[in-house]
Amino acid sequence: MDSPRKPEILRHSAHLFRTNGYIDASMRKIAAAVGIDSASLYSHLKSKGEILQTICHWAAGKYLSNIESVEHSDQTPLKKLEAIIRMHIRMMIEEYDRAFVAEHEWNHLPEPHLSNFLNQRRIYRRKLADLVQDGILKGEIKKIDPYVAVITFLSAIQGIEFWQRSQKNTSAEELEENMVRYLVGGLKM
Amino acid sequence: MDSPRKPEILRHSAHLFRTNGYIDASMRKIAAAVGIDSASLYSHLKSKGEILQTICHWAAGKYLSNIESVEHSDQTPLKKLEAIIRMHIRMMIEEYDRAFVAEHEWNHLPEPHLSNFLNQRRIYRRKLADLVQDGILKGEIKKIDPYVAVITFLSAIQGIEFWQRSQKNTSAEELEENMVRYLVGGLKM
DNA sequence: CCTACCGATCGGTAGG
DNA sequence: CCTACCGATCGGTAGG
Repeated sequence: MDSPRKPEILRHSAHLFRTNGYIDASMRKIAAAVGIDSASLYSHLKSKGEILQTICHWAAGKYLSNIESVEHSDQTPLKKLEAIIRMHIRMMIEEYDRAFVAEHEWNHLPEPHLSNFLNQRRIYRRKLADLVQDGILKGEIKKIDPYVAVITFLSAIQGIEFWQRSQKNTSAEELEENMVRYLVGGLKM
Repeated sequence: MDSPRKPEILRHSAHLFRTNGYIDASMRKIAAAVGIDSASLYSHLKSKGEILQTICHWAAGKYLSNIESVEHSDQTPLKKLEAIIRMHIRMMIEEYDRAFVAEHEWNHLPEPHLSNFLNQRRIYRRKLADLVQDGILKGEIKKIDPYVAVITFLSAIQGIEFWQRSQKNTSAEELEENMVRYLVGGLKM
């Protein structure tokens, strides 16, 4: 199931999944964007679900590999969290289509990919909550429920969707700095 | 287009729109949940889009009437924002189905409802940004881009979705207090 | 509120 | 990579 045109198909798919939603982005629309007939898509991939799986798996892998590279560094917990928050912000800026789809359309994943994805996500959030807890114990982070803190900043970052849709009076750099000031500042003692 | 069973139909619709998504929540599924045949739905309403419109319009009206009641009180800007943030948190806790649908499925609204909804939302966010700006000028809120601050806390509150899906080890009250501590605390000087 | 049905569109396949 | 097509499902309507 490899093909030189697969990356191109995935790119168009991610864009259509984000703008139309997974269900409204029909294989016929994807094929039209690529410039071939819908039946021809199936010589490059085996199903629509496989496209979604590829996108979600790619994003989840990015997040997991990033946290692993940060987790065992010698930074303080809050600095680690800041690095991770910045990485998520940049994903929403630079890999908008795929980051958005992995966040909003994963529920259409066919099994067993759905269960795998949710498991990975649960583990990932647990690691983040442990970092928050660690920061609280070290007196670096204010007393706050770690899980609530994690879902709060992860969801907050999804708000970049509205910056993407806007006329972007704020630059990407300003956006990142302002959001970090809010989300990291809000964790500090 | 009034009917004694309409509230019941709207309740089931909101629930299915949230869990299945607007498109996957077919009129046949809604009818089955209500306990009638799908054709019979059309004696209570004229289209699927009308259901979505009713839900989105209800939520937008709640938010707008709430901000208007807070806007001209004599509280400080930060206190006003805290009241609004708490109202949004409670909507996600107590009116989860409808709040979620208005936030995630509005893009399927038929025109002219789509344009109306987006206009109302733009005005609402502008009012919130003005409150943030006011707080900055009064030295009560840290220097931060007001629009970025608004999309950050509004999106953060959507993270309550994950609390709703969880086993809820945290009570609704604790959730609200922790989220307020993070989101209001992160705005303070 | 139901039976019966419409045209449109879907994901996917056969066969070349 | 295309032509031609499949069964399933969709939102909605006619007529009672």
